[in-house]
Amino acid sequence: MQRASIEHPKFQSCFSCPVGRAAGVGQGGRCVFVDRHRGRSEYVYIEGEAAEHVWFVKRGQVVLTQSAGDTNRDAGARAIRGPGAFLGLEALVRHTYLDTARALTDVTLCGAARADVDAWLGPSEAPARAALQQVLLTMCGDIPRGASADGSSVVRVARWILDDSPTAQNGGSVPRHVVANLLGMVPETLSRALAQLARSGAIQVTRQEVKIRNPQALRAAAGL
Amino acid sequence: MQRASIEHPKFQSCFSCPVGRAAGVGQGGRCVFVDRHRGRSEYVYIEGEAAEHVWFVKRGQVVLTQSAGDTNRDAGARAIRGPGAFLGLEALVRHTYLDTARALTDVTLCGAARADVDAWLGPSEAPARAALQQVLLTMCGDIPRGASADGSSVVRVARWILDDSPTAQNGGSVPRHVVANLLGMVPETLSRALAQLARSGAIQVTRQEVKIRNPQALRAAAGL
DNA sequence: CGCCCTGTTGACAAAGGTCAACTAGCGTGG
DNA sequence: CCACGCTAGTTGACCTTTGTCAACAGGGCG
Repeated sequence: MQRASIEHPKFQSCFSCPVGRAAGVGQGGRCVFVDRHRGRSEYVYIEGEAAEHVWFVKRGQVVLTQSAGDTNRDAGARAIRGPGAFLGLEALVRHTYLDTARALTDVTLCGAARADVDAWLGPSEAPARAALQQVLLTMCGDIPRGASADGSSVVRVARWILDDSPTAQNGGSVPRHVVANLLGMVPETLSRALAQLARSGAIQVTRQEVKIRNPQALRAAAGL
Repeated sequence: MQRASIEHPKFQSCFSCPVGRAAGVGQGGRCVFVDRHRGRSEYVYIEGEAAEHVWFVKRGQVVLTQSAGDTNRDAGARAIRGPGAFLGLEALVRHTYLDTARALTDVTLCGAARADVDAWLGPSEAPARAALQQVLLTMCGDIPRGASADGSSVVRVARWILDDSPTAQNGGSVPRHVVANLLGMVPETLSRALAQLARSGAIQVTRQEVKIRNPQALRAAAGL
């Protein structure tokens, strides 16, 4: 919206690019990232694909989407990334991409293979590295939950039970109204959704715990 | 839900804690983080407060909420953080906390002042540091948008116009159906919301651009 | 033992999604 | 250069889903 009046940073040269500078370009360093272009509405990477590359946006806009099983091409848009942002950093902590990145305009990207980025970032025991790792892990953990913003209440609830029970994220007792909030609904709705899943036999529910009865059915209810 | 069956990591000692190890505890290093405790439902920090400390969770669960003007104590729960996660990292890139952190159980946290964390992380030109910085900035940019998952469609739209126009996030032309998706609504609803804001005189809208007419009214419509 | 807090259930209202028809703007090809 | 057709966006009618309000019930704690 609103035709651009503000000039965006563009990082056309590695000398002005933060990544280039951090790599020491100009002081004999060489940047592991190399320029690539993508035309409007071309894909940078696709959700679920092996995460082999990390990208840095120099120019243009990229939209991040999560299908969540949806067929609609841009259902589940999650964020827009412009110049200066990294894309696909999840490559550093997992093996597949969490979302799909598609060019919204013509874009200039800098890409690098996971191993090269890894080397560029320096020793993995370094504090900054450890912190980065931790932040990325947290981010990856949050994103699926964010995705659950779409879909009906039962779908969201089913999905939540499914990916929360393995990680046992909640040390046993996250109060139900907090859960409801986390899922973007009101406690009453959570209660109803649980009741419905229970009626279908997928789960068994009491006031203080939820037990999975029929994982198959639960997955089906989650639309997976 | 589901009484804990899986044992959570606890990082009781600095020797086993990733942060402690990255600080070189055991090899003569000293960790800048120091232990603190919080009882169930005590606050760690509050949204909007000066961001002076960064925390690391060693034991227990913390819930992150964003009021978004809401008075309800746990409306707008955003995420749950368990052992191994950092809290309040936004201190590294901004001056106030973006959300409120409240203990969900009794927790053990390690806290450190911003400056100490900064020193601990090492030279700011280091690649890992630059990447961390970038990721944090991106995160901080995304969070407000995520918050907008709550509220009526006009509120969300008003909020979006408001915080998107300064950053001019969209280089001029993010297609409207993408925006709609980003805001978690269907294009028709975005259209209606825009129409309503236009009717109230807050904005002026054509098929390809949105102009702010009356910032005052727009802010009011956004509930700010 | 009784109170209080948290969660459950029901009835109702309202917000938003769906489907369908229509229009503006833009690109393409004659 | 104009006309056609396509895509994105808009508007209306309708219906489903979810939030709201209120009454109620199970469990834990004093």
